[in-house]
Amino acid sequence: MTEQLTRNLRSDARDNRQRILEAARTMFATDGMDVPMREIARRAGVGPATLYRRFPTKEALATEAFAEQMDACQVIVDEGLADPDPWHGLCLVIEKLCELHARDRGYTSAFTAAFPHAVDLAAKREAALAALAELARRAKTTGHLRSDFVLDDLILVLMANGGLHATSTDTRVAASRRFAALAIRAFRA
Amino acid sequence: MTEQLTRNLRSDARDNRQRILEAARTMFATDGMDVPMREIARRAGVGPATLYRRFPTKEALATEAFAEQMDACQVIVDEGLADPDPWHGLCLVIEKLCELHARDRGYTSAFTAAFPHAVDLAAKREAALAALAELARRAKTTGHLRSDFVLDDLILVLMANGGLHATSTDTRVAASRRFAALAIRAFRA
DNA sequence: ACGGTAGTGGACGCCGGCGTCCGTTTAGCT
DNA sequence: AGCTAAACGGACGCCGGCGTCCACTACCGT
Repeated sequence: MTEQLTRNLRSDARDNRQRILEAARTMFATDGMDVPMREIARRAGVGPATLYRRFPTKEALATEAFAEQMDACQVIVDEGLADPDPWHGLCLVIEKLCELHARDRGYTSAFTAAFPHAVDLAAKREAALAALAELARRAKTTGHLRSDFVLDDLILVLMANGGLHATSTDTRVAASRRFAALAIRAFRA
Repeated sequence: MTEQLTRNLRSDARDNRQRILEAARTMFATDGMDVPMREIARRAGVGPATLYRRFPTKEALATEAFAEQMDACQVIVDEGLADPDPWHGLCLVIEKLCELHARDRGYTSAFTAAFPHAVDLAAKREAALAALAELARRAKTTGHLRSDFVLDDLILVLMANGGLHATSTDTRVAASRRFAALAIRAFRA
């Protein structure tokens, strides 16, 4: 569906649209979700009107901009699910998800609660969570994961991970790494 | 010093000042640090000018407003330090600090990083951290706390706890409670 | 090459927060 | 009660983000 809309655009328009998304991704990642729309437009080299025509609201822009992040998210969970050792897979998932969130400030808030009505995100989120639940179930059977573990605990950890502030991205991912290790310890049987 | 300034004010001025602080505390707690100054003034029943005269910057207001929260923080740590069982004391401290932060949105961000230059806060913060370090040292000797525990780990947890979002305060403290339990598990030897 | 149309972006008006000024009010002293 | 200086708050101008309109530009089909 998005494909069709994209194709029906004129070449320059499609180009601009791509530039806007690219700009939005980088700016959201580094400066969080509260960057002005005009700033994104400026970096993309287009006028505000163009930006607003393509993405009437910031939520629409964010939904598209984070689509690939959501996919990355799903890929991470799938990789964990493919791991022969479920507990090891789960640990990897936790570490990678934490790092992903630490690297992208905007994605964190978008994923957490910022845009509760972004249906695309919600759907993919549910899919990822379902896969996570399955992974946790398997990890429990090996005895490495605490039997009283609940999926909500992991969500809690991810949300908390989003609260890690730091001056630079590197500092933040470092903190996030330590935090993931802590969480894993808390989950181990 | 603050005392003298307070005393030298005219009675109505002192009264208004108190009302402003009271309003700021409640609004910061429920709505976070990004409430407009005018809104605080309105709730306090004073004009914007009065607010700005007493507290030229939002940081100044916050510093004063959270003074008692900082004290509460110190009291909590001291209570933990007074506990005959250091590990039990540490657990209580973690739980109480998490809950305190969950109940007061503004205090969380103020404590964490929002106002790095609030010297009063910084000083008290250092004092509280020193006491925490001592408590952790004792808890290690009893063997209940992991030997590789670092104070930074606890700071990390507190910062992460600040990232817990929720629609209502009650939901947030509930989440915070679960999170504290998780952290304690991660810290236990 | 050229006409029509999709596409563009500069410019505009609106809104809300900010910080300050000044005419008015009121506490507190005699 | 009267006076004075401290204190107040409504009103003002400024700024920055928002969303939209319209005259201009450039793509694409013939």
